[in-house]
Amino acid sequence: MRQVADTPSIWERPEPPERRAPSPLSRERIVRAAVTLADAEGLDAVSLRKVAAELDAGPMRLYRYIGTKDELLDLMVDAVYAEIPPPSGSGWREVARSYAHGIREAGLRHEWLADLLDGRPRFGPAAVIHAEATLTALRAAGLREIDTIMSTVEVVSTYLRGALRTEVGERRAERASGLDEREWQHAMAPHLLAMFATGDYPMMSEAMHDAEHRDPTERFELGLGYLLDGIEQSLS
Amino acid sequence: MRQVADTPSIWERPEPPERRAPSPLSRERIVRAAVTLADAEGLDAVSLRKVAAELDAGPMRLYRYIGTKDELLDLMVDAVYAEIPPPSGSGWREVARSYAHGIREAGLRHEWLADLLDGRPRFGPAAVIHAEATLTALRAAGLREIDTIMSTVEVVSTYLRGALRTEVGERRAERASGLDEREWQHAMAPHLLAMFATGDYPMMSEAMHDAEHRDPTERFELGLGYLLDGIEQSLS
DNA sequence: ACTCCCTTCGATACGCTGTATTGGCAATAT
DNA sequence: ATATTGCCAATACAGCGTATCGAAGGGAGT
Repeated sequence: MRQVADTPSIWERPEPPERRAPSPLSRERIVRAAVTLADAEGLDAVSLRKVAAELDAGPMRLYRYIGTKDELLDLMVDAVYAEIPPPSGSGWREVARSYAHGIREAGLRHEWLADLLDGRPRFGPAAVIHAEATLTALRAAGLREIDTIMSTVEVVSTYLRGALRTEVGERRAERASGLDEREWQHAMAPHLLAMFATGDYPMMSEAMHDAEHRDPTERFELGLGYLLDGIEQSLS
Repeated sequence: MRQVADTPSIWERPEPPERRAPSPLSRERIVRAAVTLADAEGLDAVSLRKVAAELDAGPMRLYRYIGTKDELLDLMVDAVYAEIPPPSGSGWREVARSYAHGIREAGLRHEWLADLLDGRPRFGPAAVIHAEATLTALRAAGLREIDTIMSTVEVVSTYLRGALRTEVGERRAERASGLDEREWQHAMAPHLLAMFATGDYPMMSEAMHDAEHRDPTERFELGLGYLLDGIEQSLS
């Protein structure tokens, strides 16, 4: 009955003790440095070399604390989960909103998060604590059955992650071009106008000219509201 | 009234003509090779060197057809849009479902798509055609106002992209470990059981043991249903 | 107290990436 | 026939993750 994985995951492997005390390195310090770097310069800037340099160490030194770069990324995600307050609220809708907002805000604080949240749940310690708190709050707020609770979380989290990627993607594009969305549409104008001039795309034209321009938060809230309405309807 | 961007985007730049005929390279052939490679070995395997090698060319030769690797990725996305059938259906719900399914299936056929769909709409020719068809079909199916139509598309697409990432992420993890989800949970067992043994995570335990196991398509459908119900409710 | 060993660190190195640069060649224009 | 243009391949550079390895150092055994 072999259950132990061939290589134990980062969550199981204990942090190696410090022997001498020349420079007090630790997993936590490494992760903090990586997060800071990612916040400041983007995920692409997080290289083992740069993280190590930030800590006055050679790149290879990090390999005593992390097994691989991917593990470092996992640890970064868990570090963000540790920042997110447990969802709260009196009704289940409030709790679900609180859950969504907590993660969304973390994702806007750390724009690289959306790139690392690929769906499969992370079982880092902070993520587990956050998940437990979420489920508990939902039950306490009135959702009885575990299936209902799980469906709600899954669906909200799915929408959430999509929205986060949209939003972060827009921010990045804006920053890259120094233009906000309206300006960016104008920059695209030569190409788009040419298409629209053909008259082949009347709906796109109408959308671009007449559609209401909602800010990201409004859009997020709107979709989340639809989702919760749909779930509520399924409860009765 | 300067509207022309400093560097014209790939959509505007004409494909260079072939002069001599030593090896008939073209933007389309390059993109096809890249897509094939990405399908077979993942997006990380798409390097200009490998794509070029596939076409019996040196890496730098590609730069006559694409300005940068990112442009190649944009072209790949547009190539996928070209595969997606225009949404159809008699009611707007059907059309919305058709829209979602079309993109979802493309995303499952080309698992790298989810990584490139970051939110900001791509204005490649195929993407524009697909978008126009989507909006048109929704109006024809009964949604009158452009704002309603746009909100519906935005919200569904947001959910869709989140779901696609989840699903693709799971597939990748399974393939990487050779385990399906249930087995994977068992592989995680040492770590998870240790956590659960503390009794600190009763909800997580319950979820893992008692919650219904839905397959990805069911889950997708469930969430999409909630969303459409919520939208429908807002129409009245 | 001395020696041995085992751990850990830094340096080096490999194979890979995207792409800037450069030099030569071949086809076209005069 | 000559001048010019434009393209392609080769080379080069800076960066990446990480495998390997020699040296150094502290802890343990005698």
